[in-house]
Amino acid sequence: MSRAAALPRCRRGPQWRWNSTLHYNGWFPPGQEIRLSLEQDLLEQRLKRIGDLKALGFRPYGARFDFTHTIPQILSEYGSKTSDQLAPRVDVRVCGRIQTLRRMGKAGFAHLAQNGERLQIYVKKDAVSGRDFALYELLDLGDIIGAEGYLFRTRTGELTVHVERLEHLAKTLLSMPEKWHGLEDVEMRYRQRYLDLIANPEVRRVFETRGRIISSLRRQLEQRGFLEVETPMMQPLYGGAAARPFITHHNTLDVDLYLRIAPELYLKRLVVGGLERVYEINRNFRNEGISTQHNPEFTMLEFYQAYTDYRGLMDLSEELLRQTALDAAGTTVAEFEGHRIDFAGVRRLSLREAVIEYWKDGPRPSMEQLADAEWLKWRSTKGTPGEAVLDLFERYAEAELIQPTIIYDYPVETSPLSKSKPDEPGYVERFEIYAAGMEIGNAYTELNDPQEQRRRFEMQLRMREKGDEEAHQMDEDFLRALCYGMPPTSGEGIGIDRLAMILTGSRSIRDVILFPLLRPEEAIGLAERLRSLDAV
RNA sequence: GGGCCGGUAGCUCAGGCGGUAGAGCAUCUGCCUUUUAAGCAGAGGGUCGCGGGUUCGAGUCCCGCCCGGCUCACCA
Repeated sequence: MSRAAALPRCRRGPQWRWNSTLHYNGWFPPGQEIRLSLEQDLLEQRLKRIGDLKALGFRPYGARFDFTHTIPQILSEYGSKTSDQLAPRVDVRVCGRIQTLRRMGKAGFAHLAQNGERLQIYVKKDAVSGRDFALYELLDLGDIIGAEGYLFRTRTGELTVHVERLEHLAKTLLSMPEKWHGLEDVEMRYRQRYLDLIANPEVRRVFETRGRIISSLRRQLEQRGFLEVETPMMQPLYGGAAARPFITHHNTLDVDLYLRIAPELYLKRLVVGGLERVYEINRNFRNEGISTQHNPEFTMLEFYQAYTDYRGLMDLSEELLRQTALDAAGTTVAEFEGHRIDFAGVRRLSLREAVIEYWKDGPRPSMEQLADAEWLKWRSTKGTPGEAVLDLFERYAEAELIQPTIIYDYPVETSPLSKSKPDEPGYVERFEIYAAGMEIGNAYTELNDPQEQRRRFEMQLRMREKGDEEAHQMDEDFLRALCYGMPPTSGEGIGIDRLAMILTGSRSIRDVILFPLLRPEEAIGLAERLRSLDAV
């Protein structure tokens, strides 16, 4: 059993029947005592408590609650006020989830959590009605309640609500993670992210930062006149990247479709149609391995700007990254795996310069050697000189690119959609952005000559025939669009998940994706147990 | 897919060379009207991931499998 199953699995078979009492039906030796699991006991207790709440006239799953402040608002408004400054009394109505509970007989304290912050409340028997005090005595860690009262400071100085009325808003039936260590089990954190969010405040911060990254990019692109669009996720032909796709099926049309590996070819069709600055922030799906840097579905920003080239996008990228870091993290410097990664500026060097600079295998090669097919053959198993140079880059340089770096000018063989350099047909006007040793962006001057695009597709088809499963397919509809004329254009993709990793200091991509793909969990058996307790 | 590490109470974790499973938090009972990892006294709670094997005896040793993490390969 995986540790993620928060509940012990239901025991199946005729000898067991979950109920308020355990029924013995002849499968166990007579007289043998069989104990209920704790979770079962707990469920039963909590469901009984719901009955008690109802008897007091409370709704166990509550109703609308009109609060005067959120907890963060109270903390920012009154967090630094002294006792004297809280007089005359400040009345508040607040709500949140109970995160700590300290009962002391006829009084007690609790912390309510809301929006990632917590506020203490104090419930004293003399200060509330008998009904509300009875409710207080029925509260469990994790319940969601509303409280009305006035602010004061306790003897130890903590800002606290002196409660005069309580409201019950939602009951928790299962026990909360441990209060001191939080939820540590990685698998459970991913599968039951809501528990992770409840128990580990820093997780909320990560996803708040991720949200700010995306809104910052949207705002910056919109300020520059880019239009946000959405293009198909289900595509009859997949393209725009080198990757294996997921396949799905549409019943009525009776066609197989691919989940997109990139939106590129559709966005360029839009540029043909006159949407000169477009962008899309959305999911791509690649049927490849899973690692700390790869999730099968991941979020990309992809944008296209007509009438510029890859040099123009280098400048734009540098500005976008700097401002995104500032908006998301408040500083251009990110702490990642012991490195201080500074997005204030982006270094630029060509792919071949990077191979030379980071060469680790004897004397550094020369530019001439990197252009020499014979020389390359001895140093890489790849089939073409261009692929060999890229191979050398990935082996020697990629992991060394810790500070944000633009690597430019790529071999044509590995870039079927990019425009060639006018003076060097074996290379294309393409760059990738690296940081923390990861590729976080990829951009190029778009190939807009349909004849050349046709030849590139045919080159890819030949690679595919040689067994390269990821080589690009022929896309005639896209070729047709280019035949109507696409302005000189440059486009770029930025991996949002990886950028979020760097800006939040997360070592695994799963820590910046709320629900990363995991193998499905086995049956939990909760419905059956709830059913067995339904009459309680 | 390969290598390494892990899975023990609801949660966080101990369990030396194989000898009938422990702690803290949480839960339950009692006490406690400014506590804060509240406290005090007591109680309950375990198919030790699953299945085989070795053994008089397995949480512990061996084999297979499941789930997860890291890493390599692939990929962005």
